[in-house]
Amino acid sequence: MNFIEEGVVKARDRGQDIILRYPPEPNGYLHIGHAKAFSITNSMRNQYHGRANLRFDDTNPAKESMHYVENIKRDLNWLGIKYDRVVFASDYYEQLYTCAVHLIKQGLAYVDDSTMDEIKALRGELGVPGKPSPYRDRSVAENLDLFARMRAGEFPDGSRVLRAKIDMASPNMNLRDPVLYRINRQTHYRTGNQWCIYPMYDFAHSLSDYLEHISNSLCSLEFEDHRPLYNWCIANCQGALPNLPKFPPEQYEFSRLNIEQFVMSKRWLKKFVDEGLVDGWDDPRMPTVAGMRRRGYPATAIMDFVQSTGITKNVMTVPLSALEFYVRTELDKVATRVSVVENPLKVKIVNYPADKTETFTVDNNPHDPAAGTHAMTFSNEIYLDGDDFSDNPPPKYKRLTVGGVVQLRGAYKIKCLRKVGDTLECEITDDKAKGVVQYVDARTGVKAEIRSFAPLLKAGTALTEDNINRDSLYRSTAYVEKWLAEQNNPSTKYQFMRKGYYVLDAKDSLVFNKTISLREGF
RNA sequence: AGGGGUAUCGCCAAGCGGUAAGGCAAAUGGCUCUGACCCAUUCAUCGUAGGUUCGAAUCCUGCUACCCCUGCCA
Repeated sequence: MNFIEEGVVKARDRGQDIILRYPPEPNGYLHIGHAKAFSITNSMRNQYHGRANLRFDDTNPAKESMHYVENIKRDLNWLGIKYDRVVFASDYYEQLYTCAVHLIKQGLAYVDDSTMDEIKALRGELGVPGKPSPYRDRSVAENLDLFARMRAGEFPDGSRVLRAKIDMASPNMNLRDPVLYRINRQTHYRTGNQWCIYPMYDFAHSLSDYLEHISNSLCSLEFEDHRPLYNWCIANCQGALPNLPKFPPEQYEFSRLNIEQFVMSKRWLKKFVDEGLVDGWDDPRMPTVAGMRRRGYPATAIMDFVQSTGITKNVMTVPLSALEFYVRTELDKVATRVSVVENPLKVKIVNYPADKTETFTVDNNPHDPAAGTHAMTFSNEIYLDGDDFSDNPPPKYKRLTVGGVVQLRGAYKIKCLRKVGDTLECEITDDKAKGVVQYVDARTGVKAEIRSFAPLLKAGTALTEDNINRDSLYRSTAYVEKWLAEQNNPSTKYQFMRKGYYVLDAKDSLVFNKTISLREGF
């Protein structure tokens, strides 16, 4: 049992209902890091028969929109993350305002007329205590009046803020009179122009949890320093509103998921999108849930993966191979197999009649007979993939060499007699084959475009056109079975024989997105 | 007067005083009309220095390293 679960058990044993929450801000798409965080909450909800609210933390109208709300819901549903209610921080603006007034009346909050720079200057630095604002000791009456007028729109944006009166000398910067409300005339995607003051995260989040009777508030490590403020807001707003729960919510923090070569910062992902370096939030190179979906990663694979990573406070960076393991395992169960050659190498079968063709039947998925079969054409002219032949084979090479024998998948064994120019001359044989190789009939195979995806750059790398690998979303020509061309089901997963996994791009019926390779360099 | 966290195999991670689980990766071998899958085997004395104890990854002390915090973002 990990510390998160212990917290849930503790709440349960003290008689609380287990109520959790997923708190995305609708300012972008969900990425796999969110999937990990939310899966922890999801599994606690399921395991302890609790409830979970999907709460959009929408307190910064400049960045948020309904478009994001909808896509976050869609991704959550696709992943199978369950929630019982959909709520919005913006539903609580009135109650939050009441709580702020409650703090002012207790002398625990004040209106500050300082500029942003003045506030910053007085806040002090790490290891250096801050100094009180000249406005810190205003009377309750004056604060009440000023705050009401802030709400009424009497003051320009940024001219005043409401601050908590805590401790300007606290070693915890979050406690040096944090801003609770700012004036910001932005049209909110839900409340429109009804408000010109908006609550800050710490104030809104803690009290939203409290209002919703949240038992355990699970979040990531960077909020550890915020916990004292979280608790301060709740403790000082007891009695501010009716029907507040007996037990306050408790915040628990765990470490975030990092994956090698993945940028997991929403700010950067947004930058990629805004600057057109990627197609959009669902670009297959993006570590977003939508991008991975388009890339052909099954939802179950993503969930299995995030659950396989630990729930600890350790800084973690998981290798991409760990994610791929789950994708591969899942796709291996469900993927339809099909033959593809990416770099066609022409083969002539010298002892096969030029005017003859045959049709062979091949399983769509050897692990699943119910997946059916498909037909493959064979004639005296076929293509092999360039990687399946070597003039200079390394030790233990199992594919074709001059003089060697391989099994053509579903068809004959062939022996390579010689290489003439760019063409291999082979004959059908009964000799023992070294390995199995895929092929495509040269006359009926069809060309298709293949896209290869480059992983995103490593976190912390400077953003340039070069290192985002825009051009590595390259296209090459491949020959696939004609059968595949006849399929027009964008939702189907395909496994190209021994070349890796691919998924049909819904945008273009003959563009294939290479997702992962079964083996590096193969 | 800085504070808050974290340190167990290349990467995740169990372990909570009784003699280091498991997964990924890697390697070797077997099987195979996917070099896949599957099967078998191999792979750590626990950041460091001391201390307590019959016995410590687990307790104590001192070091060291790394992460987070100085938005009117969340």
